[in-house]
Amino acid sequence: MNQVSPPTSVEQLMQRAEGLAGLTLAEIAAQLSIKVPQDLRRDKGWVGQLFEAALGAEAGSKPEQDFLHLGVELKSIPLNAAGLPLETTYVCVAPLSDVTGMRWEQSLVYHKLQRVLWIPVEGERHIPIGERHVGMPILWQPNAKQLSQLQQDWEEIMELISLGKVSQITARHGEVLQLRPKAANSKAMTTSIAEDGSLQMTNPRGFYLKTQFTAEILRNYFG
DNA sequence: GACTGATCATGG
DNA sequence: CCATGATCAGTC
Repeated sequence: MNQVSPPTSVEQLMQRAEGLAGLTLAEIAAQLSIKVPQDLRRDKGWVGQLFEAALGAEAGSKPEQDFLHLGVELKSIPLNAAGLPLETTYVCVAPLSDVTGMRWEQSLVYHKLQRVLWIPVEGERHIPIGERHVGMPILWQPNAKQLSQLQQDWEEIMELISLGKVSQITARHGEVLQLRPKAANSKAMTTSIAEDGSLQMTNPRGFYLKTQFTAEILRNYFG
């Protein structure tokens, strides 16, 4: 497959991203000699990985921004015909133990969302994967209000975790940020804080951005 | 139709 | 197991 070198500047990254706009996923995949799956049931991260390859993101699963040297995180965002997000957006795993003294400014959520390159893509299931079109990219930085909403939700959720109430947290907690299972399946287990302060085993969780929040981000750019 | 809990693939 | 990339799919 054709290798794309890491972008050396944000401007170069944006030019590459803008070059994808209007193309179909099949066209992008062909340039990289990547095979297009029939559906995403067994390839849920395929679109995101295609964009990583097309833009020169480093492969790997480090808990960092995709373009660490540029301070940019890459996210694909599936939209319906009305231009609204079809799915929540995964941000990162949530720490469920060793959370004492953790502050918002040092959290993984804060760092990953410092600057995000959103790439919209048609996501309705009736459209074959290869025929889905890519939209214009958005380089987003949270404004003061968004930052405050994120911090408030993060602090509320982290407090519940620190109090050993992780099992009581549902996706309804949080206005813009939610905590949900993030694992291979419901049998996966990790260590979390119990109500008596000891440690217990729980299903791993991740932070996700709610669709209304990402819809607002898109609206601020596209009207 | 939206939402929440569950799930799939891959690499270290 | 953990972390990346996310979407699936049953229920509300």
